[in-house]
Amino acid sequence: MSEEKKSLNFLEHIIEEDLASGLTKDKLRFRFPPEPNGYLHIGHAASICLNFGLGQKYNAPVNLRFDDTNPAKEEQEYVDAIKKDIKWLGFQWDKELYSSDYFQQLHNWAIDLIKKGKAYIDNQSSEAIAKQKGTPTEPGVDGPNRNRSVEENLVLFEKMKNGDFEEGSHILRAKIDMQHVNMHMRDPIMYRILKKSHHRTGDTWNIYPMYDWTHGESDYIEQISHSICTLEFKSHRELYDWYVDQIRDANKLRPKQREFARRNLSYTVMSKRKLLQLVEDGHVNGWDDPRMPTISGLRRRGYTPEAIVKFSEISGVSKRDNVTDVALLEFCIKDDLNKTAPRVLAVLNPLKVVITNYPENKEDFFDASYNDYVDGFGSRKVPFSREIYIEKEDFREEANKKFFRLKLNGEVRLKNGYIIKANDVIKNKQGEIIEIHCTYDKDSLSGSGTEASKRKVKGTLHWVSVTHALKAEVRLYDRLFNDEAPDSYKDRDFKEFINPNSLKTIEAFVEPSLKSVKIGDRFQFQRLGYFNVDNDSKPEQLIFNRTVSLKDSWAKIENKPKTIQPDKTIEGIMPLAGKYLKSREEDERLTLLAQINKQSKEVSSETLLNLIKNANSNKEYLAYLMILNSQNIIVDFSKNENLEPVNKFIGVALQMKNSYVRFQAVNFIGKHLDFKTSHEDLLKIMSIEDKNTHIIERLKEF
RNA sequence: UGUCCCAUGGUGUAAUUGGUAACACACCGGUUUUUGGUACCGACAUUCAAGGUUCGAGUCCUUGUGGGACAACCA
Repeated sequence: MSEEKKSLNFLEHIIEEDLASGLTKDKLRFRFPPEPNGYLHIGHAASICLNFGLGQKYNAPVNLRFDDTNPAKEEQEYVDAIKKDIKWLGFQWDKELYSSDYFQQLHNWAIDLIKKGKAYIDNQSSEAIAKQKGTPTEPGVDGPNRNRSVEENLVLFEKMKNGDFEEGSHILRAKIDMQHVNMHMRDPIMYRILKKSHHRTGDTWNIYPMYDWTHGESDYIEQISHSICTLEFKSHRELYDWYVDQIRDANKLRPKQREFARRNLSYTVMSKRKLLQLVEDGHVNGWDDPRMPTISGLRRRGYTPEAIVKFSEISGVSKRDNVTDVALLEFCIKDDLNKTAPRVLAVLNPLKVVITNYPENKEDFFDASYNDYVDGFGSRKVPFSREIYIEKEDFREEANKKFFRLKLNGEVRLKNGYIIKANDVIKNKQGEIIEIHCTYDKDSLSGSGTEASKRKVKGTLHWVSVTHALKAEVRLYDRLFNDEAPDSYKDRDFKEFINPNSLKTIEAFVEPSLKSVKIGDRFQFQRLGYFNVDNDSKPEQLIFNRTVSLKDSWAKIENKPKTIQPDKTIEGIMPLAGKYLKSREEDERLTLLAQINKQSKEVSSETLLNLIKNANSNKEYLAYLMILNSQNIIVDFSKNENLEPVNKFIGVALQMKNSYVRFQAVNFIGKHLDFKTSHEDLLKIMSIEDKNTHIIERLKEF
């Protein structure tokens, strides 16, 4: 069959170009180079899928190379975890290698550089060195040790190696150009003294090579054709090339570093440092906590490797900053599990239902397929008896006709079972519903083929038999952070946005067929979501994690704010705001502003308040702020319940990237000084640091 | 005050290298349904701005605007 035409990403374009201009396919070789100082996360998965994906596409080998040049931070534990994660994702590396394998070679090359007068020993303090280095805008100056003789350098380097010097006292630097525009070229450090035991080389070395000196040379040794890393290494490329060129044999391949944007996910953080903080401060229960964006966390949560690989594929790769919606990741796992997970019955929030016309000691076993729509899943028997549990949310005494579930005097089908009708509600002294009395239609058994069994009722509920059900612990997870990009604020700590309710543990009832589940097994709990068996689960104490819930259209219908009527006035303003956002022309903006102000007259404050609560794009924020700012609209701030949403809205707006939005937010506070106090600190910082001069000017006015 | 990178719907990516904006997710509307799931159908952007080159520009040039990276004996 002809291959489906797939568009290439920019890295594949580069490779295709290299291939077209003479590089032969057998020269292609890639590598994945983690530092073993932490656990892999979903961002690394992107890099893994990229490198190994390239390997698969071009049938080229991919090395796994641990970048272990800093013994202070690296441990064997991490090496093992990383290997496990890569294998789990389904990738096979060609060679398992370590930068530390090259310590001797690197050392030899360093001596060559010294001999060529291209490296020297510096024994100044780190402060002095930093000072001489200059800043991105000012050139550096040569230090006093720059012209030390080759002989002396060799002696000193030998002494460094032998451990004759203290940590921090001496370094080996490349001699390049202290005035270079690129900071990394201003005599970068090649070796530092570290009297630490290395997880592989033990105490053999007292000096360790730096990243830049190691990475390019390692790529060269392994003859990696394309060394792919993240964008922040872009400015290291010049140094990478310089180092490789110092030692390179003209007949051998010169590796090529290229950079892509790291993948960010909404509602989480993705740096090892921050993840480590979450673990150490006890906000989560370890690196493999199911709420963590680590590979091990996702695995424990119930994610499949297929879903993660798919996510990486459809996310793509580019050179621009990004925040990918977690909804995309969730889609990938739902899509996978929808095709593979057997469906079973479980009740998370039980309400007892008594079938009054069903004999007390009788039981029935219904045939229940693990998947009604796809063959090959098999089936099991589910027990039915006089008393069952249904979900509390599935019953209401009174409800409108949009509510398809059980209501008093209403009918509903029990999945795989009978149609039942609610006749009575039993309440306790507090007036809470504790039991429902129903009658069942004897002829309506699912699959029995009778007329009654074919009757259509609007709702179908999941349920379990009280006497047969198994108790199980179920862990319900929510996003770890309340904010879309918790680490994007300059002056706020990401931990401020931690969602205090990200884990809810409940006791639930599951159908008896789940008695013999194994750790890691995945199921769909019908109508609820996908769940897997947690590592802590035991046959006598079952524990399930909710991997992801099913799409809940009912919640949407129910929570839909009824007060928002489609408002034509707002609709007219939105495109104007969009144009305003894009316009850079003062006159045009003024015209647009006038139009918006004019139209704002007709917007009711009630509509506006509702919209404010759900605002989530630059355009929306801008439009609502402009409406708020037009003198024609008066929002009722005297009501307390209005204050908080507006305040929150302003708080977010003040920190948005778009300067128009920030300006309008500042402007709003200027007009309504009551709101100033809650944002005082932020405003103070903005009045000094904000990049937009209009904002600073406006801030001076109040 | 420097150098470099980036800019396509709400989000993430495409666009046969200059030929008339595509895919996925999200959202909204609908059909089917013994899961308010799934599946299916439909709606949703003229590509940051201005100018230039061209028969033709998301793509090339210029200027501007906005965002990001770079001053660890970390990687």
